[in-house]
Amino acid sequence: MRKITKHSERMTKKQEKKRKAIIEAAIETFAKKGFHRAKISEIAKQARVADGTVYLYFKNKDELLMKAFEHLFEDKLKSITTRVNQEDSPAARLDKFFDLHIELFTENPHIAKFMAVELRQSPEFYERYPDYWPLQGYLNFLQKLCDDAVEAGVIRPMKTQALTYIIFGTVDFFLTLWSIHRDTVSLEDLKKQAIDIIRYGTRIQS
Amino acid sequence: MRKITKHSERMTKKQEKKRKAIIEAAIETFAKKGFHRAKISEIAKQARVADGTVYLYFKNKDELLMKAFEHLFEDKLKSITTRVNQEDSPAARLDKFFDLHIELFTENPHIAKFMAVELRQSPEFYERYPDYWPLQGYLNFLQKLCDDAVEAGVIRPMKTQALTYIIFGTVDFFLTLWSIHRDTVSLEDLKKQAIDIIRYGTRIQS
DNA sequence: AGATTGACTGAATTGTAATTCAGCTATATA
DNA sequence: TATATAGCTGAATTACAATTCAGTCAATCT
Repeated sequence: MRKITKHSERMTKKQEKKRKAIIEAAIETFAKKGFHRAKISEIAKQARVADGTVYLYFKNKDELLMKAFEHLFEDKLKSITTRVNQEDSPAARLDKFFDLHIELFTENPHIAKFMAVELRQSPEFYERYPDYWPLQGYLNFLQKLCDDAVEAGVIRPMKTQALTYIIFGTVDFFLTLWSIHRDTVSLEDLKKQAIDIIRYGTRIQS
Repeated sequence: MRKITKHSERMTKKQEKKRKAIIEAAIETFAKKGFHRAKISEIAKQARVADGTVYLYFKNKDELLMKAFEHLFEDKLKSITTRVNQEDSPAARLDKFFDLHIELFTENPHIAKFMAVELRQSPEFYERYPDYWPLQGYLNFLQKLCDDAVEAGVIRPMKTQALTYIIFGTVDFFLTLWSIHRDTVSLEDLKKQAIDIIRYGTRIQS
């Protein structure tokens, strides 16, 4: 397969833009159709490139999916971590995390769908790409927030891994339901309840 | 398409058995490969029937997936509800629910994988089959448990919908991680922590 | 301007697997 | 036992879509 940028080794602005267009078209299309029903031709069309061009930028469809996740986490979710870190107390950071995480998905429904659906690939997929688990960094960040909160005495001592999974799992399930049954679920409402329960469940004084 | 049991309108024992064999082969194969990579021919082989036979029992692959979920919920998860209802206090019923739900998946890893991965179909899939949401009955049951617990004064008054989603979402995320990274997650451990946090978070006295 | 080279195009190729269906088999019926 | 029927089979058909690649285009160099 021919590669782009054989000489320069660095992509031009134009190419970066094209690559990004393909990835963003991919996220939208995967979100709408699901990985397997999404056609490369459809992604290419949406990105305004030829089918073949996709293969100049990505080895195959699998890689496109993985790079799309990578892009998401670098581009969008990293900004969450930045903004969370601006809060000055551990408790405020945890709250902020909830807010921003849900805000991101509320404002970009197709990203929510993409995450909810495409994170779950078959066990075989994960076997084929053992290093592929795009959530790890994000979960680590969340767990760090929890650890800090314990350290600071804001929440009672506990194994924070479970708490991390409760928080992420809860939000993930909300978003899954919401992306399937948009109308019958009020995210804002649920969020309040969930924060409340988790806050009660983790605070020092019983 | 020809239909079976044109006259009798009721399946024979033999046919019921064959239908069940196909569904169970489907669950295992979907769990291992994921819906789209699972081949009908593979399912047929595992069920010891011819490829064409699958189509005498199910309209197409989509329907096979949906009926497989239906079967799961009727056959397995119904037994959970029965056993949960044997407990005599609302609090005990909630605890029992956790236990049995996780036990089911620990003892049948392929069911866990199937649930974790195949529940998430693309939005388009859910649009095509608007009545398909196999979890509903199960979520209703769980919410009923929560409502009873509130009613009985075991947990503090709250909108139980959020609690339901927290519980289910948490367990679902545990199982997802566990089915992907079997080794690095101890379900038993996580379960204890999660129950603890949720119990703290919902109890009357603060 | 002409030549060279890297990038792009999209029709053709290729591979895969869902679905069909013409015939076969087992069972029931007369 | 012969005949009819329901159910089953699996090779052939069909549909689909990932990937390739021969040809075109556009930018850069001489």
